[in-house]
Amino acid sequence: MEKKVSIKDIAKLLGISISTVSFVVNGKAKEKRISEPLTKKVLELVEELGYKPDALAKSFRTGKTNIIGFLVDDISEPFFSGIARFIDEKASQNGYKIIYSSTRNNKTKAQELLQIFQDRHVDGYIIALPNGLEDEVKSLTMSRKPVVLFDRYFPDIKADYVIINNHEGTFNAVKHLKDKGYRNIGFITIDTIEQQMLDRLSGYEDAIKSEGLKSHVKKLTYGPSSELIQDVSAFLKEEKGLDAIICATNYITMAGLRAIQQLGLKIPDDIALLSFDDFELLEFSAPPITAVAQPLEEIAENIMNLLLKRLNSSKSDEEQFEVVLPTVLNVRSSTVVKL
Amino acid sequence: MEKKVSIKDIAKLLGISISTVSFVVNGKAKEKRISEPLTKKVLELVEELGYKPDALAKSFRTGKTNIIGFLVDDISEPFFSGIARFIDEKASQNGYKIIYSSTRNNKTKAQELLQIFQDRHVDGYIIALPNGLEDEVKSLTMSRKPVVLFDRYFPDIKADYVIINNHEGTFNAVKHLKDKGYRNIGFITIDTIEQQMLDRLSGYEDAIKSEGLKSHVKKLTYGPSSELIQDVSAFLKEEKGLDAIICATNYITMAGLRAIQQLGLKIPDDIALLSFDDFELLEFSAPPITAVAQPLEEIAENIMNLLLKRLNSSKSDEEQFEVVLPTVLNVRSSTVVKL
DNA sequence: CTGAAAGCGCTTACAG
DNA sequence: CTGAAAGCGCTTACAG
Repeated sequence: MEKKVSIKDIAKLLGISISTVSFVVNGKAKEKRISEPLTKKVLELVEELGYKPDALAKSFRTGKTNIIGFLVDDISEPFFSGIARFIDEKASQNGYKIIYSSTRNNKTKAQELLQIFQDRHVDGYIIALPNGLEDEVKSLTMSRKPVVLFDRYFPDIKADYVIINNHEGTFNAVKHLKDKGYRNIGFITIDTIEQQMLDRLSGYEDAIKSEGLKSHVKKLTYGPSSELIQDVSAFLKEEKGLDAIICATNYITMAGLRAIQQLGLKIPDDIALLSFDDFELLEFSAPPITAVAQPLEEIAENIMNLLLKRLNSSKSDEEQFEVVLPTVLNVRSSTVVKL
Repeated sequence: MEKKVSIKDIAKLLGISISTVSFVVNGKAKEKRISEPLTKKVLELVEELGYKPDALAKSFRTGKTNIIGFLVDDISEPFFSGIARFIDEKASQNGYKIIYSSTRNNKTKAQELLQIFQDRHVDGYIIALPNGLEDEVKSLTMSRKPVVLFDRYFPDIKADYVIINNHEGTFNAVKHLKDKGYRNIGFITIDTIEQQMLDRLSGYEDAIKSEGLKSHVKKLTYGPSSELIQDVSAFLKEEKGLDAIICATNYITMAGLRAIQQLGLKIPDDIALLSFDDFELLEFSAPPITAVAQPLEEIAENIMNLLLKRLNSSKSDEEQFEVVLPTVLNVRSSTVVKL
């Protein structure tokens, strides 16, 4: 291990000042009107010695860490880890790295984690707003660090958002089922005020209305999966006439699958099943389950593009960006033609 | 936003030197023999003004970033994202943060990523050794930064390891199947020299021998899943007598499920299925699939404990630690009694 | 028991 | 066109 070469070494070897080296290395040779030959000499020596500016010193001096904080409920959830992967790729390409944390539905912990990000001088934040953290995130958006929110929409917080078109997602799901011959389409969601869930519900109801069908909605109370399964079972038994159901989130789909299994029903012969949110299990299920998919890579790309734009613009733009991405309906055998 | 208070502010307000403040803040008051009353005064003012040492300045000065680099094939794989979650929790508790990257099976990229970690002065590394990166990681272990490897074992690299007992995992799987009445147990693996796969194979073969059964091994060539499915199909057709198969990795299990489905076989009546590596899908499959599970939290915990031990011991211990954790067999209906 | 000072490796206004 | 110097906020040997 040779010792790390510093800007001083370069300057000394060439008999010039460190300012000059710094300018050249940072590509400001032209701007600072350093002569061509000197610039070249510096660059050659830099190359030869493999000099790299020390990231720590630079961060300390400039206050920029090139680190972005990524805060979600649980990094091990497929949706979030998928986003994490793409975000890292895009960030790495642009010289940034991601530090992440999972709030695990714990408000105090979430506050601490946000504080840690601040203490570490992250340059920006990517957050799927955790429950109860509205105030903290709101005040964060007031600070000078860019914040991009995704997944959850919260009208009170003015910030950059990347979300999907939930309304359209369920709307199209209903239309798909209608096209395939289903007439009694149920919708199972969770009793909540989260905006994305409300949008999914209204997408369902608008489609039901415009297709001239009858609405069958079940709002579950969030709880352990055994209870969810029971509640779905009860709903299916009550509403005998249903020939299709749409489950509004991945865990409701899980409960739905279990309930259908327990009741001894066949998909899609007895009942069709459609999931909001797509994940590997659905593709390998027997039969494979039709799902409304969120475009992970596009979401990640849009998040990073927004963030990079903010990071690179000195003046804090007042304009607020909201990117709404379309969902994709992955049609599989759980919703084949019913005739 | 008030301006950040620095160590200077504290010192000036109290009319003392910054050295004294620094010592007190870093808990060296006793050691440096600062008087009780002064120590108390300092701590009170620190509390009152909410002074926190600037992490950046500290890192710059000490060379310690309290950041750990986490390098895996793909952070969005359930196994790795699960580890990522637990590692972050443990790390955060100890004042460390994780930056991660996915190598995505790309050697050049992996080298770059390792370089980025170095440039950013991470304090330590957690790595699931990517293919072809043996030399780089080897030389990394020679450096003074602690490195903990996990998941993959590579005998040539002397480092701290946290791995699971693969041999025992398949050994017990075979015994379980024998107990349940299966006699013609096949093993489907991949043709590779990766140590963990070899261990799984030898675990199978040792158990087959000790149980007095006949060995049926298929080594697939790694390729797109459609090919894997075909090859598994072919194997099942060839070996008509099989009443159970063990799939050596999660993606082979996927291929196995598909192949069994395509051949119109019933689990477990026609054939029992057992997966090495457990994941959500298996639990929700119809029927649920028995699996050898890797204890995620324990793995993460052991990784962090090893790393923290290294980080806190000044002298670089020559001793090398290898933690081998037992697997857990999650018995489900895919391997019920055959009578 | 406490303080004055060097220095970590950079960037950047200022001077010439 | 180039250099001397301040300073970012800390830690830590050294001095008294």
